[in-house]
Amino acid sequence: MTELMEPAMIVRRSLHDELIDRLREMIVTGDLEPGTKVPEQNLAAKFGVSRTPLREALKVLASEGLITLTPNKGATISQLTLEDLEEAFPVMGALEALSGELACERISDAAIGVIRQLHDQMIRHYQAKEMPEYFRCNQEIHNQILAAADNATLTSMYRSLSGRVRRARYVANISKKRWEQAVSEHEEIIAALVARNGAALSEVLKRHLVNKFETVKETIRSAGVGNLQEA
Amino acid sequence: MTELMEPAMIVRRSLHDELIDRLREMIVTGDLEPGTKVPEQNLAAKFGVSRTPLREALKVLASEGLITLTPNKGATISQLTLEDLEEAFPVMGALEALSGELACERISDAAIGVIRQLHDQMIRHYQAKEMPEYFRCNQEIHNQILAAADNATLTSMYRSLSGRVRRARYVANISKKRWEQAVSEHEEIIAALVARNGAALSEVLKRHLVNKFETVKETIRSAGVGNLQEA
DNA sequence: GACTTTGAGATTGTATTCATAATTCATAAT
DNA sequence: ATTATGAATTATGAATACAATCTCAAAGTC
Repeated sequence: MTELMEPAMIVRRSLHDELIDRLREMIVTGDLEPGTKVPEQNLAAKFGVSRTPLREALKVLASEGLITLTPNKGATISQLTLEDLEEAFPVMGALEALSGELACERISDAAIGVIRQLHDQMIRHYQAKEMPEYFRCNQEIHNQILAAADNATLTSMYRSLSGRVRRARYVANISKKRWEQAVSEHEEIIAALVARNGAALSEVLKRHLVNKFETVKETIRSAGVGNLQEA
Repeated sequence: MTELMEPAMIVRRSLHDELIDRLREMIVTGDLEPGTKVPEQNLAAKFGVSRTPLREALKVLASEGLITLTPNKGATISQLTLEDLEEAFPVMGALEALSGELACERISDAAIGVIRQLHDQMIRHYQAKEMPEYFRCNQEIHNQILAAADNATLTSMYRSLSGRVRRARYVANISKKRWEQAVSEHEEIIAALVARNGAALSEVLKRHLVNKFETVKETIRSAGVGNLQEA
């Protein structure tokens, strides 16, 4: 009897699910700018769907804080105020610290190896002054640590915050000095991870984030990033 | 010229908002038991609304993790597994620790006074062995600390987790010994708060939660609480 | 008798329609 | 000229209608 080739499962996501992801992506990447109104008909037409699934998606995004829903007046992309950032960062810090502790308890040698490779690669990008690639590695390292913590609740909460905050785009101009500091912090991160020293990793991750936040605030103050609205 | 009395703003909540709150309450309090299916028509009829706003509410609750939506198969009240609990508690711990630190930085003398009163009241309920009243005060103290931390992001994340976890009902039988321990921890909490010692408060809150969690797990193991499903 | 198959009924997913509130813009009044 | 008013338009909120999918039992097959 000939073996049937396993046909690729047809995955048909529901429209509202698809819409949630697409809209979230558009908001986080800045395709949809904060403050802009989101007329339902308009958007529904753009996506080629009816208003019903779109509205369902908007409700979810509103509960995530990415969209602001005003009764009878519709949806707008949430403004990210400086206060929002100042609120979000300590929470992110706490979560990241936790992820460090949990990761040290659970991470496998193989996973550490992967992170080390990413780290080395990141360092090379640093030396070559390749910012975007550097940031990609950077992001991926933090993702790997989060993954090693192996806690879905933690991951989803961190992701949610991270998504909200990422809308503040500050990456363009990072000072040379700050970059050095960040790299040095990353050396500490690797060291703590290899030593499986949860307390140390937790501490340095938190410090890393605080410094990052300082940079963001500085950038915002000087550049007056459009995405941000002074509170 | 006579001063016009400020007329109360007319607030008309949308149905989906109302439904979100009502359903969340029903789930958290256990009115809707985990695992039960939630046929849309049925539920919509019960609330006297159409399926449209109900579906919007279900999507939001699903994103909060209280409901599980399976494509084309509908909604069920999420099961809370032991693993879910084990995941949620460290995250709650981290958030609670943060709330302690922030609270110590910001709390006013007046707010400390309120908490102290609640604490004293709680102790009286403890001595009178009035469990429900004790728990109410207990809950309120933690709420007040959270409020003092004055961080909306933190509050909403904590509330979300707390809501999920609260579905594990374990309060019925708490051991005398554990109750003593909890009260003693609460004495420490008050002391740290009065001293505005963030590190100490943070530490004791975390420990408090760990112990609470141990009790929950113990209860579950012995009683096999219906709400919980062994993973 | 056990296992598919199939189709009616029920349920969910999406579109459309209707109702109601908000906005706009022209007009009138000060 | 500026503000206030109100009808027309537009957008949102909710209900209904239709389409796609699933469930489950009855019939059929081996």
